[in-house]
Amino acid sequence: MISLAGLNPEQRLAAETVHGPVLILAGAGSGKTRTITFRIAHMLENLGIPGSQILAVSFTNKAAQEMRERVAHLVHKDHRKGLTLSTFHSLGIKILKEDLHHLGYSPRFTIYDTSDQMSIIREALKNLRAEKAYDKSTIQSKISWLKNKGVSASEFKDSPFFDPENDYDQITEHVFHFYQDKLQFYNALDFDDILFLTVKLFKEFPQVAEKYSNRFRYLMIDEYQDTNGLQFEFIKGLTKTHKNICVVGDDDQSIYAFRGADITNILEFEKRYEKTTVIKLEENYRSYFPILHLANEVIKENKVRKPKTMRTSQVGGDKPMLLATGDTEHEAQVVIEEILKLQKQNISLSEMAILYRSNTQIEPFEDQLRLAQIPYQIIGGQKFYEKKEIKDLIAYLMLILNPRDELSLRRIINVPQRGIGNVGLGKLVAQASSVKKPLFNIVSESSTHPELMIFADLIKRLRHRFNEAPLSTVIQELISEIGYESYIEKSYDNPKLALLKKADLHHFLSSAQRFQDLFKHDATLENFIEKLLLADSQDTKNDAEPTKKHEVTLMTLHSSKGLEFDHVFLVGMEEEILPHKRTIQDNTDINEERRLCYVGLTRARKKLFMTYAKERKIYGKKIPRFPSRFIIELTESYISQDRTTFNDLTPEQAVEFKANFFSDLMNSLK
DNA sequence: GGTTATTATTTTTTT
DNA sequence: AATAATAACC
Repeated sequence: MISLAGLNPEQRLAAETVHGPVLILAGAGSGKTRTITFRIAHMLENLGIPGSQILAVSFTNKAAQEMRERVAHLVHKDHRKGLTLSTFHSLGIKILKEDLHHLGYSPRFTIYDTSDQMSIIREALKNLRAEKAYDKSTIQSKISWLKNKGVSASEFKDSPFFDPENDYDQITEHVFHFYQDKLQFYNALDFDDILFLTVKLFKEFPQVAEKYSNRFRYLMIDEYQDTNGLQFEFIKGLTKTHKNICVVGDDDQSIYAFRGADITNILEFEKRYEKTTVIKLEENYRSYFPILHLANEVIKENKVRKPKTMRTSQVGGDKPMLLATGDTEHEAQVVIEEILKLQKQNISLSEMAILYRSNTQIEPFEDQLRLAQIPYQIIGGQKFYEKKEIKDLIAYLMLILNPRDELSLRRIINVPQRGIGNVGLGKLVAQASSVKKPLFNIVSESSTHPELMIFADLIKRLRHRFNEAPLSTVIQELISEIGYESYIEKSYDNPKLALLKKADLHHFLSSAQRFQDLFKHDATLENFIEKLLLADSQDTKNDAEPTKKHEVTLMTLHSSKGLEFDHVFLVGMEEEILPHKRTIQDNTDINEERRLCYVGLTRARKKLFMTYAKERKIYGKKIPRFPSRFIIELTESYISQDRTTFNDLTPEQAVEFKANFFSDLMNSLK
């Protein structure tokens, strides 16, 4: 028996209301994850609902993993068997692998990322002789946007989103068709297709939707404010045969509109599902009062929101600080001073985070942390698999899995060199398309080119090897058979760089090793690649190294959603950073920036520092900067300090004094 | 036609 | 500041 006595009355109601639609409006720090975890535990242990009937969808893999661990803590192993905790994308893939054949794809599909999308669009534009005149990424985002609105290539022209007067719409129409045909021919999906095709499958084959709806009798969707129209259709399919759907979200934390998140999903939920039980969690268990107070003041200014005020019982605590600093280097130094001070009070680095609006702000912080020899960990940024060498290897692996994956084949056909240049490849591609056969067939039959036959044989041979031997063993075989290490040595004049690249290969290998240790007989090549491609910003860059403790965490405000830290540094609290320049210029919804600010502020439990630089180098020019409009008027809610001045010193002298103080402080720690 | 000098342009957030 | 695009040059 699981006791729900540890929950407050609202949380408890949320955990106990298991049947019918439930909307939980859970403010920041209101014990949302705890509530969901207990709700699942209650269903499993107290109501005897089998785990296989319960599905909880969260926003990131990390969140799903955390929930898994917390449920494991509460519920006996036998009782949580078959429980599905997943993200939309990995759930979509699971469904597609089982049922995509209905739509004429093979289940061995490849997933293409944005750079793959770009190269198909480039090709399409080339064919239309319009390469120069149009911007690839504009077209890419339009296609993505359309898919997230549920519009296919053939529907675009007759949709309300098509403007015949608009050149871009005209060209996008052509490219969209070309792009989608290619993807289907390559047996490949892009990120949006994962959701788009699942929804299409549900609509065209209602029995498939019913199958899953019957399988998952109890649904829970976390971070519901960040779902888009397509995801709503997805949910609709899953609730075809019942209405046991519980969504959890906070309209104040909606920060993914740029990616198609549709706030009406949460605002209209009660209209779409009749007899919804609405539960509000307004008690904040995370932050000390002064932090929450500032956050409330900031978000209050948003006019379009469900009005609410978070309460806290965490009395005491210091007012947040706003620190004015000189340039960006000085901003980083000031943050590190504070980190060192906290460290002297025996506070662990793992309880500190530096949050920023955009990845471009990282550099000075990274430099200064290195200088001060403070261990740190950057979440997000360039993903591990996006590195050139790793992408090459993955291309080999994807080709091994899916011989129709032409993009991967073209990427690696001459890597390492096999004496086939652009011209030779072009001939093969032309030949393939004239006989309407996959390129790989042409390559493996091209008796004129012995090296290509050897290559094709290798691919075929390794395909079998992956069924016989462990993942990392075969990947190692692949690397040595193609001579990839010596290829790297040849490609980089700089031996240090070559060494670094080779280290990446070893990271890749040990990450495969770790994967197979973790998943045992489920550690198939297919699952491994899927995991790599669906890695999200909260996944650590390479999971070969388990997350170390005692590191400062650096990440964007977007990545920080759902996390919390005792001590938070919200840096770059400036106009044109937060709110971002682009949002001001484009006159788009500035409220989303304000919500982003709110998310950042509410990550802090005990202490909150905000910093801004008075001067920032932009495109090589020094530009004067001003504090963010979001906090400028709220002077009662925080303490302002100008760190560029000190006692009677001039700002210049003060900067020098600070520099000395900083180095003294560091010396004293040695 | 291919190399070099000059000038324009750039950075949002991500599954 | 760094890089891509364009112009000027041989």
